[in-house]
Amino acid sequence: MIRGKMERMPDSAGTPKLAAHRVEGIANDLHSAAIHLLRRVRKQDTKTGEGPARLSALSVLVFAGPMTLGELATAEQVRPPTMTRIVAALESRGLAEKVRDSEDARRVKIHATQKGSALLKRGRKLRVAYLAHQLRKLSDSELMTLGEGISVLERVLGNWGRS
Amino acid sequence: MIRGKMERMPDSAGTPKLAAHRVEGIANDLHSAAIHLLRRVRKQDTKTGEGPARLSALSVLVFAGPMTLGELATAEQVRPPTMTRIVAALESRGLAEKVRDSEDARRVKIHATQKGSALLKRGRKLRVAYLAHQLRKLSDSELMTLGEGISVLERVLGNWGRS
DNA sequence: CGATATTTGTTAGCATAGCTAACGAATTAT
DNA sequence: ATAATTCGTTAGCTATGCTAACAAATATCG
Repeated sequence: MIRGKMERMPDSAGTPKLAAHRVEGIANDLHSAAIHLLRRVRKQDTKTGEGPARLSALSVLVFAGPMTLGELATAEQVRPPTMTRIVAALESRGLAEKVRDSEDARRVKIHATQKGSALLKRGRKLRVAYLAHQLRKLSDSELMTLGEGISVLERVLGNWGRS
Repeated sequence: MIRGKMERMPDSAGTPKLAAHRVEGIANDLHSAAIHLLRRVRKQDTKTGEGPARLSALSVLVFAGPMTLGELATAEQVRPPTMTRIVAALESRGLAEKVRDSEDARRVKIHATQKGSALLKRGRKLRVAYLAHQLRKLSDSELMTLGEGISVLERVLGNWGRS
């Protein structure tokens, strides 16, 4: 959806602000685009032989490093019993390992194994390569525009929930 | 991730093209941002009382109009037996209806009911409002940049798989 | 026309992934 | 020391994905 010129509403301090309905429109388009994008790249995951929950948990372990089961559950927005089962499945496949914490015997630290890390990176590469293939149809200037938009989005994600 | 100036590699026809590794980098960042964005807005869905597969199928019915079970399964990238069950659940809750096709008695056309349409739109509003709330922290120029990036992304999605 | 093939959706049965409730073990607080 | 809290697991439910096998309707072909 291509939008027209900026529409501004001055506030009491004189700082121009885009009209609220435009922000909602951008939010709606962004939401819709993200859904359709992921729906498409996700299909590549079947080639890894692992389900989405396992791949997602593994990616946290690989990119953020070892952590306890509870931390991993929080990171994945999942309840502890769910993560217990996901970790058990990863362990049975040799993709992750549980290590007891010597400080606190209740805690269990989860590590990705070499095999797990390799599998995750292979899967990630499939998704990204597929997406990159589609992006190569864009002109240089379109790619620059897209890249700048992503930079803004990364700032939004970094400040999510603050203030 | 903020990228520097354009990096170009002339091809044999003289058309400048961004280096391949930059395209991969943009694809990677876009992929990652989309994952984190949806993971966050998704939490709003619990307020609707329906699961993700039902909400997703319902959104196709609401925004694309009535269609057969097979078409809906294809749109949702799901096998027919899975969609049979999702539609049965939507029907039992009064969110969708099955109508037999008078032309071809094998076909079953699925319609969203008023109640289904209302529920879907309520849920969608929750997601988008939550996202819009985060976007309001951006400056006008950042919002413009983001909007332009989304327009490019929508073009990519529109041409997906072509050529 | 009638036998066969294809298409459409369902049923059955399995695996994965989410939840809450209830619990056991370890640690911390009183 | 006892009580409260924390961390993870077990049990058991629901939801969502799949393949295989099937029934019914339609299409095709001899």
